[in-house]
Amino acid sequence: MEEFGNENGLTQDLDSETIFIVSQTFKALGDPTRIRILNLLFKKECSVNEIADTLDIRQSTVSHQLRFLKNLRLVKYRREGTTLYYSHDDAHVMLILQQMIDHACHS
Amino acid sequence: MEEFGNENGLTQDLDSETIFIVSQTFKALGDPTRIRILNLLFKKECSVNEIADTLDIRQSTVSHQLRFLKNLRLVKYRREGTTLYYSHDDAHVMLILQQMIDHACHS
DNA sequence: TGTATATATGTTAATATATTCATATAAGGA
DNA sequence: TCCTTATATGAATATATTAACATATATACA
Repeated sequence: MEEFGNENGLTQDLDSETIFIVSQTFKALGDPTRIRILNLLFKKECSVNEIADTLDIRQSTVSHQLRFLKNLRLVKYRREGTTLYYSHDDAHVMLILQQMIDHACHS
Repeated sequence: MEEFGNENGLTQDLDSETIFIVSQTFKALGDPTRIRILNLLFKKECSVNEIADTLDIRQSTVSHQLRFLKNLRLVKYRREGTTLYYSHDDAHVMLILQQMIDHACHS
């Protein structure tokens, strides 16, 4: 045991609330569109239309997905006039995303 | 930049194949049943029926989900008579799972 | 107040997913 | 070979998800 260390992690039984949060968060990362959005927001803060234009996704789709990510506190925004600038809001999850990307690139 | 380092990770544009692999892998982790199975397999190698009994999930459901995880090379098995013993097969993904569990426990 | 722009929301349709039941396969032993 | 046990598979159903369209809301400004 302890192959990966233990900080109340896999070596312990999981309560249903933890399982729910973990699966919800992974589900958020389990969609190509959301990965592209988060990858963009990793590089820089963006308005909704910037995201839509850059990634060639419809504005309403971007807005729906941003709401999804916002509910999980993975992104946040600030307002400037009528424009909302979104940025990532969970460094740990972004680190996990990067690890998985590295993992995919190396295998 | 470089807040999280860079090993061809988030600071670079992603090709569609990488996005696909990453999203597929996260999708595998984005389901409560699969998280419970992987969490169990982290602790020890298990037969299909052991998994089903321990987690109170039907045998066919476990088998379907194991096939899913097997296709992504997240689990493997060895045969002993009629019994198949499954175990995890991707230490890096297991590490990522544990990180997310820790993250959920601490927030 | 009216108009333009940026974003959010409601609804719908297509597709994907998860689980269940029933059954098939595969291995071992009598 | 027949029977038992362990696992896999196919089909069906219920549910979830995604993206699109149309429209609503909100802010700024003339």
